[in-house]
Amino acid sequence: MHAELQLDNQVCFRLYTAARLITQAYTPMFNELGITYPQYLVLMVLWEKDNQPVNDIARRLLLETNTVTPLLQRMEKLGIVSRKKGEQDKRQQIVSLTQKGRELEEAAYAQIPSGMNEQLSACPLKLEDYEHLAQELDSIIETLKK
Amino acid sequence: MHAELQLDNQVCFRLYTAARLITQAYTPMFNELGITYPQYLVLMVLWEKDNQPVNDIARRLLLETNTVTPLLQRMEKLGIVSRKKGEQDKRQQIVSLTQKGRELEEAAYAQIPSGMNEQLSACPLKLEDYEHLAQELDSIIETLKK
DNA sequence: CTTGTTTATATCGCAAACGATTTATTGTTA
DNA sequence: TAACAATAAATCGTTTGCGATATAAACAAG
Repeated sequence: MHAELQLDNQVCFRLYTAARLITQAYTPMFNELGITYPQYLVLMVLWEKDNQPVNDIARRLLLETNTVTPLLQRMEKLGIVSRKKGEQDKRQQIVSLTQKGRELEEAAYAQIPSGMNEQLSACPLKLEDYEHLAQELDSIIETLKK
Repeated sequence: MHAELQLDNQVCFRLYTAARLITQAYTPMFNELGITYPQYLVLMVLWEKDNQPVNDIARRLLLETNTVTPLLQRMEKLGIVSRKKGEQDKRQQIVSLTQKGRELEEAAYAQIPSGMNEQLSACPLKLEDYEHLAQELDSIIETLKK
């Protein structure tokens, strides 16, 4: 019986579980908007700066293009983004928000942050704990990303 | 431009990313053992206590049986667990380690914890930071699990 | 006892993730 | 400029994760 191999001693398992439960907590809110959590992440990238090639979006989210491309294809089918071939570099696909995609920003602003706060209202963590958590996660992310 | 909707302000995105990068860091080690991270989680549950029904394993991992059942079917095909119908309760499937599944414990003990330490050796977090992180994640998990 | 309800798994379909490979375009260099 | 290397996306196959549903066994009432 190796203590290192026990679930309760694993930060990694907690990370894996917390991430899943957060996504689950988001899900009903995203259902109302007709999107998913990863689609929301793409939208946040585009709300910050519109008309980006697939690669830039993928890099921002630390995802591979083979994850992002199908994601964008589904989002295009939903009518929230459009894609057109790059003019300077014809290998690129430039992804842009549609009117519907832009409108989702206000709807998300009205629902998502407050909804998540509500879900976590029973959580004893304080603002400074979340900031601390964010810093620790950033250390791990910075270390592991290539 | 709503600050709440910016990626950099999202603890949730960090959680999602850190969990993914941790899994990626594990992957080459698990490849050598011929398993995956979720399969490793199941093994940890069984190493702790063998011969458990699907439900107990799922509850321990905070997963649904519709995730765990196919996982176990793949693990059975790999020859690391076996399943047999419960004797008292014939609805249950009792999951047991095979010889091969038991042997994986030593191999995992020799490779996984040290391998993960190595991957994270460049990470500035100290032992107490990881403990703190674990506590914060537990708060979130406790709040969000049903 | 039998009818209805809960419980334990399993099945199905879809969206992610991601390794591996492919295709088209651009860049480089001999 | 012709051949080769690097880059941007896309495609393919597999494993997860999960909502919804199905199936079988156990349980509870009437």
